Amino acid sequence: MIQKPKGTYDVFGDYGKQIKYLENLLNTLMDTYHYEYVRTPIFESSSLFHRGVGETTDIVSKETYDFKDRGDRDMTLRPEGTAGVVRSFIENKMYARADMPVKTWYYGPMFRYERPQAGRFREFYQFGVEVFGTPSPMMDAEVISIPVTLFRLLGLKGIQVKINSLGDQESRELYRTALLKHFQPYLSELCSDCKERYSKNPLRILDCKKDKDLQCMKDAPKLSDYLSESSKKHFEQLKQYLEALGIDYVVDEHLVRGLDYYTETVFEVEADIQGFGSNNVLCAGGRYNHLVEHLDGPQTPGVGFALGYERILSALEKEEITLGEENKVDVYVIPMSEEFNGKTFALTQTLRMNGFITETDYLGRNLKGNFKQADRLLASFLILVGEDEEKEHIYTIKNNQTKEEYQVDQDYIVMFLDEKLQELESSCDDHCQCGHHECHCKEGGCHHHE
RNA sequence: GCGGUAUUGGUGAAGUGGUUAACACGGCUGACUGUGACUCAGUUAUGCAUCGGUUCGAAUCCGAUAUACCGCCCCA
Repeated sequence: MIQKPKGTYDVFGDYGKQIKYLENLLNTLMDTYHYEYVRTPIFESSSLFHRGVGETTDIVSKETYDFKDRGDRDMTLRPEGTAGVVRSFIENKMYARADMPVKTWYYGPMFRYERPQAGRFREFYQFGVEVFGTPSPMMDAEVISIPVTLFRLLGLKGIQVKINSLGDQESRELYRTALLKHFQPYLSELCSDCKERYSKNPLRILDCKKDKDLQCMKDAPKLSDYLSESSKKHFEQLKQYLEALGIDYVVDEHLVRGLDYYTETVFEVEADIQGFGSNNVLCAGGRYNHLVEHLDGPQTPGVGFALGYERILSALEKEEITLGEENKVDVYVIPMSEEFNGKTFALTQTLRMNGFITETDYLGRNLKGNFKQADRLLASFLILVGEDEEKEHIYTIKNNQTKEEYQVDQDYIVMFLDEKLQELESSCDDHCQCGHHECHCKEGGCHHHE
């Protein structure tokens, strides 16, 4: 049997429903924030990522899916969303638009050649936003508020926002030099990973779990001491805007991100979930004020974030939150025997044309089997088609919950069902008391657990 | 990229070298040729991830491969 490639997964069944629900929610959420949907290619010239994400980052140096196309061009399956969106911003001259800032959002598959683990795949889906054209910390706060709002809508609890400032390019460079100088004499004490980090990404040394108790770690220079006045001001204003939005946050001095392009604000949104390990970072992002010019566009500030579907969905699973509605069928049409298949099929079509979610028997099941199937599909009503119906044009409609039966003339079936289904729905609304905005009440109660 | 654990029908699984791979759930059919969710009776894998080896004999032991999961690195 041919298996799926390592680190990929198929979407179907309940998972498909959840994805569909999540994407619908993202669509409405981004509409209300008034963001513009963009879609960029799944593969790009390799050089875009090498320059955009950074040559020394792990993502580019050892995790990209690279290939040569038939024209001998170097291509890479996108490992993240920002580089492509920035390229598109420049190539389509969005910087010349009058309606600045340009606020964009995207979702789609990303690819990284990694060792798969739970909630971590080689092909994975990200949702993200990128905003161009304003250096205002107000926009940083808006961008941070998006995942926070999303998680609240989804019902995720225990969310924590972590923020930090890397400062502008200059202060970041100064700090980097200071760090290198500080750790130089202690290099032999550091763990092997940190020795690696020393040459590749010294900021990450501070984040090391193994070496965190070493004296030289405690004495290390602080990033905040190297921030310029304007960076400090930016960061302070960001905090004020977050407070204005009622978003709780903590400042984490050790929060640096792995991608080279970040300046000023960086942030992560974490969920406090047992046994989730490093996967509890559900969302991460920050400001990139030089990426556009770095990719040959005009100097344009930007800020954005990305979050992974898989982590969100597995976080929801751990919290026992079920997304999406049951695939409830309104009407299940049953032929009493095979000779009525035509009539049954025609009635099915008529009902579908009138907007009812309608199913019927395709397997020639017996009556008992059809009743069972109707239950599996959560059918609200059953219609039986047999000799009497054909002769008298009066159909038997059965409420599948109360088992009540009605004899309805064929001309009134649509009207009858409309009325009955409306009754069902309104009686359901009365019972739902969870107060959740997105909640759809179904039999068996509310889908959003308290 | 490094280290570790696992892989038996549609599902949950028992089974650690010896005749037809247990049990349960689910599916289908019939008893019940116009009304089901109870009951009963049938039926449901040419098969123990794949390939190779050891053996008279392998789901069981060994090796390789594949995939999943766990820890690290990194990241969403």
